[in-house]
Amino acid sequence: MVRQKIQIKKIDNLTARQVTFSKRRRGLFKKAQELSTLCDADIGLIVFSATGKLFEYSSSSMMQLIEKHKMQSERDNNTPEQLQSSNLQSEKKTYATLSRDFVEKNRELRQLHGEELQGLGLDELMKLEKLVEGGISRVLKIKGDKFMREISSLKRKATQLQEENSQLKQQSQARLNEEGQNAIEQGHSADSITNNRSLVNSSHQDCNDSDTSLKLGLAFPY
Amino acid sequence: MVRQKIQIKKIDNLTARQVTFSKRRRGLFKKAQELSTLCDADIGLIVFSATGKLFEYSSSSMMQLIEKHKMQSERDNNTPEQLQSSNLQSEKKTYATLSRDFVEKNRELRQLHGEELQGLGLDELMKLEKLVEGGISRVLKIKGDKFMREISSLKRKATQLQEENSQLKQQSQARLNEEGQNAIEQGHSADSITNNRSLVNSSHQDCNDSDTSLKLGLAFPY
DNA sequence: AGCTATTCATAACG
DNA sequence: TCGTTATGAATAGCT
Repeated sequence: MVRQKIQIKKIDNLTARQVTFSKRRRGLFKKAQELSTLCDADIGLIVFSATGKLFEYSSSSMMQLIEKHKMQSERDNNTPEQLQSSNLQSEKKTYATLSRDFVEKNRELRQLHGEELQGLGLDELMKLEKLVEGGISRVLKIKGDKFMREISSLKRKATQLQEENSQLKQQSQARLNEEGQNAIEQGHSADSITNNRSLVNSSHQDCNDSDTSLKLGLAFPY
Repeated sequence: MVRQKIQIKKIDNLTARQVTFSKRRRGLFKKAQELSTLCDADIGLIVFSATGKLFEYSSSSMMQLIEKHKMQSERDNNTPEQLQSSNLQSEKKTYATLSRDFVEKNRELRQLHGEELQGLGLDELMKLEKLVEGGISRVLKIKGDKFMREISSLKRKATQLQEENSQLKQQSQARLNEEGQNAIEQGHSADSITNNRSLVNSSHQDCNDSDTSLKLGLAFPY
């Protein structure tokens, strides 16, 4: 039983890894629950095993927590850029910057890779590999998040537009019907008020929608 | 310093609670990271303090993880379909597929990286490195392409919808104006006419603003 | 799954 | 918040 201080790196032996996964996972969940109880924190924990199996814990509701998290991070992400300047160029610049960062980071990475390896020892090689790996994962993470955000945003936009579209169509239809009625009944002002109101509302909403969709449409040059 | 076994219940003393929160949170994050490394698990941890401050950790990308989690739980409990057009549903599916592919490929990559390097010679190491490098760039390329295609497609859709919307809006507008004139000519209640016109005008103004200056300030809710 | 010898985390305090 | 230390908790290695 000569227990040793283990290194934090992937456990090679499959069974040992599974056992450790099971034990530590339980420990982790317990600690998460304790923290939530002791300090009145709202905690969500999602664990996918290497085989893809899902384990999760949350002190309240995972869905609510995720929504809360999404709002938080969107606020964090949007606010600084939004305040910085409120025109299209800034958005363009954001994505241009992203692209440039990418290229730059990739180049750095390549350079890192390109160093002469011949003179290095195994240890040094492995250190280098760790370094490179870290760099890559950082870049990938940032890139993935950005893409995801972009896509989420676009999807939201599309949904909004879609909804609004059908609303407008409905109104159009309603208006047509009403007109037919008016022709017969000679119209009442109350009717027209109601209709105008709803149209005003929807067109106002449309302005918001068009803003974002236009902006997003230009975010990336085709 | 007579440390006692503490009870797992909310700590009364505020400062003690804050201190404990800080310490245990760090511990929890550390353990989460260790588990992810040791057992090649994909882990996401979200912690909201009692005061609403957000702390998070994720072994890859929180966003991807949440997407993965969403898919997983959707598979478990039959999803009650939300109101979405068939158009958007197909997009959703594409998106889900994309996400899954992405996660999977990342895992493959990690596994490739995780091979034991200790026993290899310099030459073999370099070959491996080349291999990994090639694998990464392939994955990156495919991933990037997919994302770009996805985004382009969504943008096209948004533009289309946008145009359709504008047309519908114009029609409504024209229709409204027409009706207003009719109302005047037919000598109906002056109040309702005035009201209608001002409402229409202001909303029209809004739309013009947004069209010309893009009114980016409203793109995101404050 | 259990069982310890160890390492690790952390409560209490400065 | 940070550091220290005594102590309780978690867990690596075995069975």
